[in-house]
Amino acid sequence: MTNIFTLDKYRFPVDHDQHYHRGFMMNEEDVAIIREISLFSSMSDEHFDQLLKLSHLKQSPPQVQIITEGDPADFLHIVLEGTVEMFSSSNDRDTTMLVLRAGSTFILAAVLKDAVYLMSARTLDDSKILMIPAGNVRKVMETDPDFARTMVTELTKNFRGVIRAFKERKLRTGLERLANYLIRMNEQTSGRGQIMLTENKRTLAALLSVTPEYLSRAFKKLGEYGVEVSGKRIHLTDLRALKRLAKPNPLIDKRDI
Amino acid sequence: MTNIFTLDKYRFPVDHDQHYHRGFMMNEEDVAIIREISLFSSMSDEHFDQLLKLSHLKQSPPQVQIITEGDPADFLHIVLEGTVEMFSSSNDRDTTMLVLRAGSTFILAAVLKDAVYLMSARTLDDSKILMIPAGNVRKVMETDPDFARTMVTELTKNFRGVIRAFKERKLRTGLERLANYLIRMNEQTSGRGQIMLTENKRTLAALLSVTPEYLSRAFKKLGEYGVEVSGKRIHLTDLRALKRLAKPNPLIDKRDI
DNA sequence: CGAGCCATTGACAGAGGTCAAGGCGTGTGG
DNA sequence: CCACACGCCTTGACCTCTGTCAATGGCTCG
Repeated sequence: MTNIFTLDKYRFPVDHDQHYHRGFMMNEEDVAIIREISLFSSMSDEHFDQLLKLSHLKQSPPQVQIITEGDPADFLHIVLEGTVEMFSSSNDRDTTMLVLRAGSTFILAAVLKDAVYLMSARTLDDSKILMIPAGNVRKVMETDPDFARTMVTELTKNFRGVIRAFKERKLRTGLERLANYLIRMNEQTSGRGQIMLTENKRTLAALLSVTPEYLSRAFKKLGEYGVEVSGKRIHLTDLRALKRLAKPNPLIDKRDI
Repeated sequence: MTNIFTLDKYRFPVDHDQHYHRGFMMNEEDVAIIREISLFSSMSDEHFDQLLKLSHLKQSPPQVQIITEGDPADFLHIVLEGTVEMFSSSNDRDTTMLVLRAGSTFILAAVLKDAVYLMSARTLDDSKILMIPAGNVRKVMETDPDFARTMVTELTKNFRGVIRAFKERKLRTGLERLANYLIRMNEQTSGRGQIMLTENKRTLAALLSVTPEYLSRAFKKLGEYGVEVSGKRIHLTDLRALKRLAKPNPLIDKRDI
């Protein structure tokens, strides 16, 4: 199938702060990849076209701030690669709200409401982010009920994700959050107790919403529950004991119900 | 204007647990009031009719549990009168997530996703709650784009409400949350520092997500910032000092941006 | 080999919960 | 009209979770 998209439609007009990120025109390969994302895969070429007009890709190294709370929501953001931390500040405190991976959209609610961002975002890894002008999203939603449904589904998913994060923060201690994280990792890799951490411990600490120091102590404490740590390699030698501590709960841990 | 609705359409078929609440048929007056809620005021009679079919009103005294997390989302709930606390439990802890007043919908996300509730709800005051079968909501959304938009707006609003609550919990201490609450109350009543608490302190504690004991101590501590308490009557004698402590932040405190 | 980042460890402090006891007000029954 | 009970709020003592600050150890990379 030939690619029907001419590249100049997807050029970003201005790259506001070149010091901190690089805005890219998309090449054919990028566009093809984006076309396949489930959010867009079922829409017509015409609407896809309309949506991506003046969209752009942002490629950022770690620790680059992408959006700032309080700014108007110009773009819908979609993480294509890497890791993005949603955080929030007030009264010179700073707290991680969520950590997002490839496939996640963020600040959809602000885009739909045409309001300001309530959270800031920064990269934690090298990341590639697709930015779609907020107006395009709203316009295509008006004319394409199917896309509107997709967006609502996405918003709903994000909503429930936030609820889950909120619950986990309020109902579990940092130690328990770590224990549950390890249990989830173990199930995903279906390994029999052998885990390789996919992120460095700083990122993991943010993900669990604790300080690196606290995380370090938590790992040590989990030694009492059969968790052996050496660098990024973790060995769970007593899953039963760990679960007794963690008390996993599908209403918090299962991401898709 | 004559009321076009015949009452028997709005009868609830089964009242599952009569011990804890009373399910009511709606009378003409109820229906008329509901018709005026902004969520429904602009829709056609036909769709309104379709929506409310088999809906019912639930009238509950304080401390009655209305929904339980993990149950399938059968009904969209709308608070018509009173106060509802959304809470969540795990591992025999129990935490307040949100407190809702008249006009709020809840568990819209679960209804749209046709999934289970992620939070439980209980009344804090005598409350009147409208329950609309989840299927009706989804059906009318399919055929009435305007209503669909209204629901999306509502979901968006709720989403941002949760983000705000989450932020407030993570970025402010209990003392600061109380201080900001008093400042907000003062602005709403536009009184010059004279506030009358609208809820008892137990409810207020839940709303601020602290224990009653903590709240009591927090009030005492606010004495240092010019807050004088006698029962439900509060006097703010040094708003400047209170604000210096509270550091109000529109991205947390303003409910409608 | 040194610079620097990351992780660990120790000492400490503060926020906020728990438990138990006591005070205050209000409504009901004698 | 008084007394008592019950619910709510307050107060004190205490403890745990978690953050902060500072020092150190280890690893990587130029």
